[in-house]
Amino acid sequence: MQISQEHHSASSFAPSFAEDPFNLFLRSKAAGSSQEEMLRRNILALRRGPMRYRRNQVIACEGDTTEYVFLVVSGVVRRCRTFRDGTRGITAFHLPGEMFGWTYNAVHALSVEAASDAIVLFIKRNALQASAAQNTAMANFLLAHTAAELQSVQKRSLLMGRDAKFRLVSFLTDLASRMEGSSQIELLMPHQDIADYLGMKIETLSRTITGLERAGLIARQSCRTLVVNDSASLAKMLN
Amino acid sequence: MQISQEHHSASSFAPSFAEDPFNLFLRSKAAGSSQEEMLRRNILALRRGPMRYRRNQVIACEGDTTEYVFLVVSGVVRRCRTFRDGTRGITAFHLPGEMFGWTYNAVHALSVEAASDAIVLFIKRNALQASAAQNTAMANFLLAHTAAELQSVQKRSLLMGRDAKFRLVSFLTDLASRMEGSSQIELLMPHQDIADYLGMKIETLSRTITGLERAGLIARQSCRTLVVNDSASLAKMLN
DNA sequence: CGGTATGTTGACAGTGATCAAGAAAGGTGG
DNA sequence: CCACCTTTCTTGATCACTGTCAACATACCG
Repeated sequence: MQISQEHHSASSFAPSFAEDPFNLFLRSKAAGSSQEEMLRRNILALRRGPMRYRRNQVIACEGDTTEYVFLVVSGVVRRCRTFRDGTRGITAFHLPGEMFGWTYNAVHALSVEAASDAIVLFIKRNALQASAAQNTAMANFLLAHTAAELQSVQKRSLLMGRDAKFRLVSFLTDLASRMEGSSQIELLMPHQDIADYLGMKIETLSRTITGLERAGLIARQSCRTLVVNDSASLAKMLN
Repeated sequence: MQISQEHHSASSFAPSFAEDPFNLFLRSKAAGSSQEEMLRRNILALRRGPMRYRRNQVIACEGDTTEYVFLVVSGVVRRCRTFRDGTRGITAFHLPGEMFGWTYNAVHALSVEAASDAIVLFIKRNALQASAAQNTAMANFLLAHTAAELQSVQKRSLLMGRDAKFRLVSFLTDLASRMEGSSQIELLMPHQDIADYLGMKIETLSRTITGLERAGLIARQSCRTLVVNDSASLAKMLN
């Protein structure tokens, strides 16, 4: 893991700070009890950072010791693995307010990288673990969090067996729901990242988007901004 | 969920009972501390069953309330979901000694079915949850268990992006390691289940096996028993 | 000993990958 | 602000892998 404070000119970078990391994390995951809020404060008390990263910078490398758990403040973070043949797989994108990287393994199985310019908080894993060992509420908080992540990965592993159109629609609706968006979907990461996440090539991704557009389900406002025209039909495709 | 004690003639069914569920669960997951053993005993104290199921019987249905967590005593259990178009996806196979189904959701997202004749124990979810709320050790035990499952599903979701040969080899080596087998791999479930798990058609599965056989990497002893001839080459294919 | 369920193989079709070219977007320096 | 360059995205033509349809083989069961 490399923690190196870097300075950027960062014109499009500054707005990120408008959001207070505390509030972001406290707010995330739908309100919750006051006890849960206390736990989130406990977790944030253990933080290091925030650290800034530019797109494509490595936050933690596959094989690094698992010293920290991560909390996204702004931007998008990807978890990925590159195979010998050069193929890359992305298992997840993490948005602001999301915590990830909890494990009992000594080393990371996946790299953690900035998919866009991003700001990330670090939380000492063994501090969390020590807290969980003493504090039942903290252990249960982590348990609930891990169970939720497990469920979303299970859902994803089912998706990966299906065709390109299905996978794309699923990705778009998921992204839209996580970003509380209107009918407008901002793709915050390059097509290459989305393609690697969905297990297809960027050409196929592009063509599949074009297909949905021709079918009148979505429209391209720009290549990074899509507009949903027929959310009912999209939803119906998913099951 | 249907818990109906059924009677079978069960000639090939009897041997399952040779294994004591207590010992199976206690033994599983690599020894562990004496405290961990105590936790496992606590969990087993909450059990219902054992229940017997014949191949393809439904143990819990997608949409059922999540009253129970499951523990496989003998046989193989699959977790799956069938889509509107008739396609079926299998997210996991569970072998004897494995516990699964922990969640905070009110209903199961996946069906649980017997992939072979199987014996399963049931554990009241809210009893476990109550125990975890009071007992830090129990909460941490469940946390560790869930984190391990998360990791294996993440690994799987990376696999699904790759080609049929890669997925098959990965499945075979994984199965071999989980069954502490020699070079002989027993496929305990029908090809259809394996194909659905790997996101391919049974014809493709069959052809891919034949491909590995022609390459001299494995041999077919019977259609349910494979022998690994060149484990080094197989391992090398995986990365 | 038939009958059903399961597994194997072949021929062909379709989806998505590959190779290649061009278009659009973003960043930099003049 | 524009020209230029690089990166990212789109589209077309072709190819490979996997799916589909069909026939046959094998195992399992009563």
